[in-house]
Amino acid sequence: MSKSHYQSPRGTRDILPEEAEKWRWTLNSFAELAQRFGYGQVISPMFEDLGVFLRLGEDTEVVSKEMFTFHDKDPKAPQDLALRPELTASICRAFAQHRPTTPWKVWYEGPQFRYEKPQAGRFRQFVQVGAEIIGEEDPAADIEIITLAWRFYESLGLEHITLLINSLGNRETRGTYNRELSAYLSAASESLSAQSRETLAKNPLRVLDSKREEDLEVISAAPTIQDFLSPEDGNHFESVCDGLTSVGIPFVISPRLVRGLDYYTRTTFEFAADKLQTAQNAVGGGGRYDGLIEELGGPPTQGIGFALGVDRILLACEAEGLQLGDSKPLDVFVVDLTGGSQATQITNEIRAHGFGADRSFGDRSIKAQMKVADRSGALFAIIVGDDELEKNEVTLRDLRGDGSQERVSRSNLVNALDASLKERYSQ
RNA sequence: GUGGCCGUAGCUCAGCCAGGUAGAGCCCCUGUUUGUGGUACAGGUGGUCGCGGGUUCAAAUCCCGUCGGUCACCCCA
Repeated sequence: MSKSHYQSPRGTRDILPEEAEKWRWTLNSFAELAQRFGYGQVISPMFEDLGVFLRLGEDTEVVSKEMFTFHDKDPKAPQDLALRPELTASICRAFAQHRPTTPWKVWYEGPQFRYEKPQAGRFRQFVQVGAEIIGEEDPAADIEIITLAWRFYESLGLEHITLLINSLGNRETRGTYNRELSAYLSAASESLSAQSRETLAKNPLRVLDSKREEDLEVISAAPTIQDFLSPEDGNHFESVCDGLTSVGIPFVISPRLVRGLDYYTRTTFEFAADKLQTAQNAVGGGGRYDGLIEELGGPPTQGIGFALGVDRILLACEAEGLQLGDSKPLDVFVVDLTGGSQATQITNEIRAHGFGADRSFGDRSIKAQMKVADRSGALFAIIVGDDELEKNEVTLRDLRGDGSQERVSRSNLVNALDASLKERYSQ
């Protein structure tokens, strides 16, 4: 432990092959699903002008405390840079920059970075997949976005996800509600925790997120934003709820769901993994945003989207006992007792025919090589010793069944291997 | 940023309270089996006990500091 001088930076980790297999499968699943829903991929930079993210709201913690920022090497550069802490802002920046026709339906995947203290389900580099519909006000867009996220969880086999949904109204209702809530909480501040009193001064909405025991009573009696919605916003929300019901997606209306990013308006939602026994059990979230694109230099444009945390989703899958991935075992492992050049040629030949093949390196005993062959998970071993070489043959041995083996002529190797594999997979 | 718990072999951990030659299981390597893995048995490799300082004849063990990990608050995916 002391010998390995370096380790991955705090809050980051190496995903090793066994785990990476699950990642690859999961990310592919999302990509295929999103494409089937008619979304196209956007690959945006991992860092942006700092200003892009400042538009998210200077008093959100993600912006004020958790960004990795750095200077451009060019002293004349007008802006500092920041690793992206989320992707909606980048997508909106891209929209404002390229002005594609609307509705613009896009999906993305990739790492994001937040300077936080790590804990279960929280990392400094974490991966999200997400989707956005930009330039569409129709509640059907809200419904489709939520459906896409829901079908993704389903496709992984997750069964214990709760969809929480709320409407934050427009900017005006949000402002009105904010004042009302603030007044209510101030009046009751005697019974609030010290931390909540601090939060109250900065952002009353977020007091509703408190998990502290002493706050629960005050919070549960607080006015809810539902009572302040304009008729239009109320109708929009109702349409979204009705639509979700019509496509069979269960949800829980959660009047106190406010979420951390300030840009949300109207529909907001969150997905909680019920089997995740950690503090961080939100595996996804999203909502509508007004004004964000305008802030970034685009025309006034509506948008709705979500981001799902892949790190946490995989934790949730583990908590539900799901086996992810569909990797096939290696077809064959070549054991060469004649020095290694036969293994080089044979693997080259059968790989060229599309089979999966591996071999060992170094001049090792048959016993050692067979051991490696077994560990590789390969279905068959091809053994070449002096005897085979002399007769221009190889030995083809079944590693997963009864260990039977046969002599095969070198020229017929590919056919024999093909036949043996077909037989094995037909069982 | 605040707090709890934990740092001993590649991995999982015992030993620490009552200081006295650094251990187990798994993994890996070798042999039993001179051309055969997966089972069994036998043997072997591998550790400045996170790091620095202090106490002591003697520190993995006691004390102080520090770094790292982990979990929780906060916040969020």
